[in-house]
Amino acid sequence: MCSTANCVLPSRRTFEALTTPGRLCVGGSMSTHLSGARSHGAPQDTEMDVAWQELMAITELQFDVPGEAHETTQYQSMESMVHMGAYGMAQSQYQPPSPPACDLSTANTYDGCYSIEASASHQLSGNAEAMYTHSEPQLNQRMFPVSSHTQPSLMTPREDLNIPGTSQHRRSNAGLSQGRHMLWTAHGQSLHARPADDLESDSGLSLGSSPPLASPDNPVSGAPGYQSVDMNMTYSDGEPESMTGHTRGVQMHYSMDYQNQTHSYLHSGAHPSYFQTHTAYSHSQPNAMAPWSVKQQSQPTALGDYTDSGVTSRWSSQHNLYTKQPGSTLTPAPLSRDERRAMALKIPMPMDRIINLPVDDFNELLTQYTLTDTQLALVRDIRRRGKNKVAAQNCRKRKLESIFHLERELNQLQTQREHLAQERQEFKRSLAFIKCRLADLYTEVFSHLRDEDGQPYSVDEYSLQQTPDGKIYLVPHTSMHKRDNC
DNA sequence: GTTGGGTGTCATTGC
DNA sequence: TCGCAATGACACCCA
Repeated sequence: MCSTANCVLPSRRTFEALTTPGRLCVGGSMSTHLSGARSHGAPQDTEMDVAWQELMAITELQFDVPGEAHETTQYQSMESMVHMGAYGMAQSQYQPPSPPACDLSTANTYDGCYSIEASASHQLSGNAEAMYTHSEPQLNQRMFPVSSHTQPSLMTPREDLNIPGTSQHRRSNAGLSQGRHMLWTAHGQSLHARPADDLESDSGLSLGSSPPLASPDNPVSGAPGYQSVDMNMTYSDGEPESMTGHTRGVQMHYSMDYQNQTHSYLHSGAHPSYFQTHTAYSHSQPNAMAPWSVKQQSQPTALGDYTDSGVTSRWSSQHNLYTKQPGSTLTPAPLSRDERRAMALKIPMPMDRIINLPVDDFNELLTQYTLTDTQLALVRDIRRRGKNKVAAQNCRKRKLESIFHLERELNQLQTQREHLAQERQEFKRSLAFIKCRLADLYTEVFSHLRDEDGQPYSVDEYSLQQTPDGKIYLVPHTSMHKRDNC
């Protein structure tokens, strides 16, 4: 036992901890440490407006597709969720005692080395990016029945579209597809049947941007041949049924580029001569690349399921250009409203070029034809709508991707939260054990301390404090309180 | 008949 | 000023 007289100091007592249990030397240095509704633009002339709407209301130019059936396949190919295994709390060397019994036998295993390595590997952004395998629903390629057999177009192309000229060449460079070909029989028969209602429900009017178009009753601007569009059919709002029977027997020829196009209806470089039997499977150059086009290349298109590798899921169940009827082969989807408008006004140029050509090429294309104001307005509307259609598709796709990413991030955060909660519980258990262990050590130390009278110090009256220099002091609680109060 | 998803279209905005 | 992409809103169709 330490014999130093000043074992107990009035306010603070320095002692030297003995390395040997039971011997504390007060006053020396301690060698053992305890711690370690929309509004449409400008007002229109009423009469013109009516005429325009009449033309635009070709929605009623409907063809029946009896028994039309659709295959439904939803938006495809979300990437599988990223494994969360990368995240996790690195388990410490310390094994959390169960339960913190604070007995010395268990404490021996503690060995003063308590290290928990909290994982910082919160990999919110997984390695694998969600990749959509669908490709961009591009514009379809479809031909218009501007056949010269039955009714030569009043518009004379100044230059053959197929001539490898500047426009055509630049179009190719622009990556415009000339993929899907909807061909017409040499007899100019109708292309395909159409469901009772139109594909698009909106009127499609662009009253604010387009001059009034001709209507059957009001052939303004010399819109030619509204009632006598080729294909041996007369477009009449009042006779949609007349088309039904007629179109059922129509022989259709298709050449398709299923990969690239979805909604353009005229083949690039369409020309009357092109309305010949043409069934070659076209693998055209990729379409003009949109910002998302990298993914779009492999995206199932609204055209249908066909890819080089075979049948894939459909992009849409509703607006397929090909629909499968029970017990029958694929049936071409109905024409869009713009297609029918273009047919009605005998727009002589392919829709995909109308929509996809660069501005300069588009303007050059327009110069190649003598178009009426009505036709010009329609062409520009077709271009605007076609581009906006693609933009809307991209926009929706991005929205879905955003939702998908947010959901994935939410899942990751929830997983992370669970890990952190588990980690917290382990820390709490460890802390309880450490406290218990400290209490044991405290008791043990105090059991060896004696004052000058040989009496043990009370744990309730004294506490041990260590200074930064490693010295251990026995401090009475009263002085501690005074110091704390100071 | 209702509902939700898909789609086309228009208007608007910003680049 | 023009062209265009992006997007909200709306209407419509369909399962």
